[in-house]
Amino acid sequence: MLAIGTLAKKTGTKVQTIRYYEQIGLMNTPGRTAGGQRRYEVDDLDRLAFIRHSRQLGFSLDAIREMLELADNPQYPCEEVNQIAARQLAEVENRIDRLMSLKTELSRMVTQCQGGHVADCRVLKVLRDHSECLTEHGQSGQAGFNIHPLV
Amino acid sequence: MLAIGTLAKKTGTKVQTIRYYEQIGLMNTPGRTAGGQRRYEVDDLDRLAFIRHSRQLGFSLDAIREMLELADNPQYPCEEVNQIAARQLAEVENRIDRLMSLKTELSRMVTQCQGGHVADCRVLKVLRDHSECLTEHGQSGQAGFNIHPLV
DNA sequence: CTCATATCTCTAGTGACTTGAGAGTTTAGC
DNA sequence: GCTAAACTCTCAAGTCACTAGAGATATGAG
Repeated sequence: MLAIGTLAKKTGTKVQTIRYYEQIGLMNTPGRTAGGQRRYEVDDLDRLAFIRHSRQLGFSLDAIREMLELADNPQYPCEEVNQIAARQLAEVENRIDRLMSLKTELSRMVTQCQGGHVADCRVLKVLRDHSECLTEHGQSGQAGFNIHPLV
Repeated sequence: MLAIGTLAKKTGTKVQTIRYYEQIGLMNTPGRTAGGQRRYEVDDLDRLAFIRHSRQLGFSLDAIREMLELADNPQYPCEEVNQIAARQLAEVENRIDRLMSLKTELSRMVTQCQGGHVADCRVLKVLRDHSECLTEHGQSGQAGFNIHPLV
């Protein structure tokens, strides 16, 4: 008997996102009030918590869908779920490595720029000229690694 | 006198991406051959290299646009560029922290799941039940941090 | 001149949502 | 019971940074 907003609050999800999950078949279609509003069971809360938590861990919706399917059929071997998690772990480690390199480089850039004009700004120099770069970005444009906007 | 494919190869960019950058006004509109093909100068190569390198460091296209504008006016103070980079650095650090938490949890999940069926798989339990989670994800759903798909 | 390769434009698709408009529903207080 | 605020509904479109594909045209080496 939970309204969508309650579900949203309890899981830190936006209402629209929950409807989106329903739309793409990740969440089951809930019951409705006479007036047409969604009303959820505690099971739905669990499922959404699972989804959100998995998302926070970096799983894609496809991976989550896969895991939910496995979870819905408890006779499946644990092995498969574990493989998904292991694959995920490797990716996380990879991503951490890359970010550490970026951090090194950005720190260096930021600390070296003390006042002055853009004309002789270290940040721009480093960005303009790859050779000033300490870290390697050899495999640029490779599949599987998306560049994510931060600023 | 560089064709778009050459530019693409030299910077590790896809041809379509270069045209996209032109379309959104990040790259200048290049000259054309009689037959209508784009021909670039070395300046364009530099600019593209700057863009790609910045992207690899995680700057958004908007931030890059901002920096390019500053760079085009060398009398501006360096301070602004530096602030962009500093902001970027903070984000990278934040992201690393989060990923480290994920790594901890995933490692724990993976090592604790040894065979058996999904019914008693730790991975699913941990993902379903936030309380089993060692790390904190209190500020879930917050703006400014996108969850990125890995699997 | 031929022909493989490169390039052209244009449209649509990706993932994981987010935003907004405009209308209807529920609920708390009186 | 009534009203007003808060919540919810559907549907469409927008976001970011590309990526993919179709079908037509251009270029350059031999």
